[in-house]
Amino acid sequence: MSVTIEDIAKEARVSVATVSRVINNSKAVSPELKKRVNDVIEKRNFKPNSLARGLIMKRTNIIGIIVPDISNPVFGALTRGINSFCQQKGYTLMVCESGGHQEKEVELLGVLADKKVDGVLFAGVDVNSALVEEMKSMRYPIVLVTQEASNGEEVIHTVIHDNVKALYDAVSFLIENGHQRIALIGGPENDYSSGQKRLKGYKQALEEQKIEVLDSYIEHGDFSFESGYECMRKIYEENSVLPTAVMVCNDAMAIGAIRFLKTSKVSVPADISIMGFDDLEFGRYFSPELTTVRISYFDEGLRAIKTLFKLIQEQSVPMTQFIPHKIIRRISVKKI
Amino acid sequence: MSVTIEDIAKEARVSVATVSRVINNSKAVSPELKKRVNDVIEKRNFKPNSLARGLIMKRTNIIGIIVPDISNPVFGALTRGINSFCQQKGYTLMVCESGGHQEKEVELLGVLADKKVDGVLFAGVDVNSALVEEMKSMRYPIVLVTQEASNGEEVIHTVIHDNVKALYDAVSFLIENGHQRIALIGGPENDYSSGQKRLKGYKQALEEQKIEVLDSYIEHGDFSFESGYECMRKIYEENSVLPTAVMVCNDAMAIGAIRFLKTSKVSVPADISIMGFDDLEFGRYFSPELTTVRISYFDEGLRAIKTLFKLIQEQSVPMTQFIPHKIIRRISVKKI
DNA sequence: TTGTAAGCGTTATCAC
DNA sequence: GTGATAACGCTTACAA
Repeated sequence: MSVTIEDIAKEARVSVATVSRVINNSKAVSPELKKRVNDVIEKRNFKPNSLARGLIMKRTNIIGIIVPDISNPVFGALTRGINSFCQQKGYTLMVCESGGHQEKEVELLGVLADKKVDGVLFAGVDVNSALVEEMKSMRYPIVLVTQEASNGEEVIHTVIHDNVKALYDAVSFLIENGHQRIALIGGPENDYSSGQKRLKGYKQALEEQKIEVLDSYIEHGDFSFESGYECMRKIYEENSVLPTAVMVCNDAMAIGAIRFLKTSKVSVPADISIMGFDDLEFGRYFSPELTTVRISYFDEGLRAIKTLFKLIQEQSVPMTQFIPHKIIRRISVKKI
Repeated sequence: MSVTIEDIAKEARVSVATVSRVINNSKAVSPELKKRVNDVIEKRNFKPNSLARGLIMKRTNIIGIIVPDISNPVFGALTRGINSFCQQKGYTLMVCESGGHQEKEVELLGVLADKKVDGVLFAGVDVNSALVEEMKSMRYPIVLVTQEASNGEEVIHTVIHDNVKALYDAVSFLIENGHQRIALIGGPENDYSSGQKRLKGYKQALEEQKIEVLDSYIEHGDFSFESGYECMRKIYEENSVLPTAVMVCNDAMAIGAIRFLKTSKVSVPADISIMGFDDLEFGRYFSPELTTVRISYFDEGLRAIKTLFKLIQEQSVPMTQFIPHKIIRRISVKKI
């Protein structure tokens, strides 16, 4: 078996309480004993059992995170941001994947409760009332990241980029560049923050400029390359008057859309401009280089975990925090 | 506080032992009591404390994984494969990032020991003797995935794709397509499996066909887009006779290399063919569509976690297992 | 300052 | 079949 605090106590000829005090610096211990204990600890390479410790302290130094899919670069970057802070603070990260299914999300919330995590970061698709209730019933703090609750109530702390504003800015940018016929390839309709909110920003920008919003210019994909291709095809085939620009709600779909246009001998950006969202690394190496909206998911994760730590320490934090976005001008959008 | 086994016992008017038996199905309990206990458990929504359980059972149902960078799609896919199996088996995954630094890797091995994980999956860069020793000293089973130990000893179980053979096959494919002047953009020289082994496969294929291996045709990148660009630039500038094909050791660098060639008005594949490695999704949407070597990292992760489970259950498994690779023919390689 | 002993919430070993 | 009770390895009153 592993070496225990008792072994250390015996070998250092002190009580287990003293060893514990030395480990935790919890109470004064005479320098002499302290050294004796530390020497033995070093020598035997003793590490306190974190289960026993967690059992009594009700703190495990484990943070849970729930994401739809860890192989998605967006959630990868998010997780990396989170992990960077956790490691520095001596915490470890338990990663759970929900596939974006609400049932699974609820289940995972329970799994993490079982594991006695100190807090949870939650990235989902649609945080509706049922899910919010579920979250409120958990006895660990939760921070929503990447999306807000869809019931309009601000009861769970949230770190997010402003999707409405981001799309508004992006579409306004297209308008400033002379575009009037602007189509949208958006996210799933049931995706509150990345679907509905972005759609809202798109409409806002158009309406503000008195540009008509055309249903035939709006398609909903699922953020995959394939769906970008498919949505672009529909817009292309179902409109006799083509848009001069397409706002695509993530880079992967933007690449898919461009792929379709290339196949159809439509030149980007000469004939149609394409704007993406996220600013994944490959967009810079794509041809044409992708104009996009940069979201730093690393920073978003970082802010979220910092917020969670404050919550764990029972400090007060604003209910909602926004991460800035930035228009990245490259080649795929042309001024007309 | 949370409801405990004792609360359940009281409410069901039985002993804690009986409740425990019901929970674990460990010993026969009369149907009558069983029902009474289960009803109370249901009603109070009781979940046994996994820390207390872990403390006594010496099993936590937690698996650790150490990867260089979780935002790298390769490790993302790997992790997803692992997680898919873990979830199904009621295990959770603790994800640690090493940045590929050996010191950090050793530290994380210790962190996971602290957390009493039941086993660890390790994806690193150079698993040398020191690291192997460290691993052997851990009291949980470890499976190397994505790379083998670099000291030649097969003492840690390993799940990997055959890098030598994969490169051999890829370069042979180029040769079959008429290429003789084949350059290589490889991985870091200190990366045993993905660097040295792939280089070896490249050389083997050339030598077998009596094609001279030219130093000026070999560059080492770090698997990033940028380094692919940079390596391609060097090859382009430092050779008066250009290669007709470049074997690039991952897709990201391949895209970077193509980017450089485009910038230099060299057409791919008309002037130079480019072959990638990994088969990340975007390669299919890139233009020209990327010819590459497909590795299913999802499957690799899956096989690795299955192996680890066998080890945990003390079943015997082969020391090294190979995951198949496959040449994916697309546009970026031309027959000449 | 130090030690003794009572938990923390389980499982497992005994008796009955 | 069922129930006390002793672990598991630690922290923390409470005493000394």
